[in-house]
Amino acid sequence: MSPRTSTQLQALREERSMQILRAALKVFANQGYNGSTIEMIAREAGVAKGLLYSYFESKEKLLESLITYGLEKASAFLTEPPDGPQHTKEAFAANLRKMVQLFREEQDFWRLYSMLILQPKMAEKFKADAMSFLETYMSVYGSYFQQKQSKNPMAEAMLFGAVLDGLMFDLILSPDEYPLEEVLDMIIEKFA
Amino acid sequence: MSPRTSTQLQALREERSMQILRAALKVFANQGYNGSTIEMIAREAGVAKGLLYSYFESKEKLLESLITYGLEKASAFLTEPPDGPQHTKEAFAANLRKMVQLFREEQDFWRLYSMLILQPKMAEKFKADAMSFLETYMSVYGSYFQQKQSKNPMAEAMLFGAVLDGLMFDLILSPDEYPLEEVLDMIIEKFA
DNA sequence: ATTTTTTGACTGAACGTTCGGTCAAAATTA
DNA sequence: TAATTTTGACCGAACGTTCAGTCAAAAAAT
Repeated sequence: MSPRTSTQLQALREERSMQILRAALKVFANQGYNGSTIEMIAREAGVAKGLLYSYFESKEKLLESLITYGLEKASAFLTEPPDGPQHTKEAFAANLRKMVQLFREEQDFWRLYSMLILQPKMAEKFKADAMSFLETYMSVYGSYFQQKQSKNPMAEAMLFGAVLDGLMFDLILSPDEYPLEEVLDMIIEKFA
Repeated sequence: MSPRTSTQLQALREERSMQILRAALKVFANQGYNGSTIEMIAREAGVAKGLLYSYFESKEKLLESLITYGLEKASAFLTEPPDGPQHTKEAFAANLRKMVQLFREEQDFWRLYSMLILQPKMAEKFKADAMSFLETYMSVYGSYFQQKQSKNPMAEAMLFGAVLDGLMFDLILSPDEYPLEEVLDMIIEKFA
């Protein structure tokens, strides 16, 4: 029998696991997956490198856990129930700000995710998780462009998607100087 | 005296150099810089790996040559003199198509470049080349949004930049299904 | 005392880079 | 022209280093 209760044990392991995931995210995002070593991640987490292997079975599985967890967290954030009428200009603006907030709170994650999906082999690996998140995203924005007056709702939705992706990209490249508020107003003016 | 004339040698070396650069671009773009091996690049180029070191002094310098060359080529493409009036809606549309063409002709390069600038260390390394290209880009688009009627020309220019970045990103992720023509029309409708 | 967690020295495979040797082709010689 | 010399592009085995992953033993927890 175990000297500790299994629930206590589970909580401890959960916390260590998160500590390692946080460290891995930071290192992977800054050095890239192949440029990161297990040693770097262990040092960042403040533990010995052998310990990582009692929480994740390999470097590759560690990355997979990180991405799956990150996309699930993002989906959960997006599906928080909206607190007002939908399909209005105000709801559009609120959703837009929510997307930006989602991104800014998890910059490192989106930076890493962007790096990975640019490589075919990695994109393949995360296809399922990515599709799942895309569905969540579409449930937030999909209907907006359908009910809105537009010559070509599908093209407008695609373009808006590109705007979000490009905005994310540009915010990564110059997070401090970027005139975010003005650009958001411009997006609302053109798309809402 | 040299057994072969120096001009012949130079031409040979020039061709080999390009052959290696092409192979390196393909491998780097698909596997990422750290995920690529000199062996892979040599195999792709159809030469022995030792030969790479008589053309480029290291893996790192090979990458630097690749990026510098690619950005210079892109700048040259953009600075081809325009053949009509500027600042018109038609000129805007023509320039937009030129940007898309520039991207599609060098997809692998932009994919690699995007992956790299997401990593701080790499972004630092290519800062000078990137700034130089950005200036060329601004000379094509900068004045358009200034002379155009707009509540906030700077914000509109930034947003348009994000559109181009996001469009590039999305075209990388699904190059075949993407409804490019319809989205381009939508961009012209909203920005020209 | 017993069980679990943590450590870091260790291993072998894989990597970037080096280097002695080979060879086709150009220059030279006769 | 035919034989000889000279060149440097090219090859790939070998070297030192780095790294993911292992494991025996120490530390911690109760």
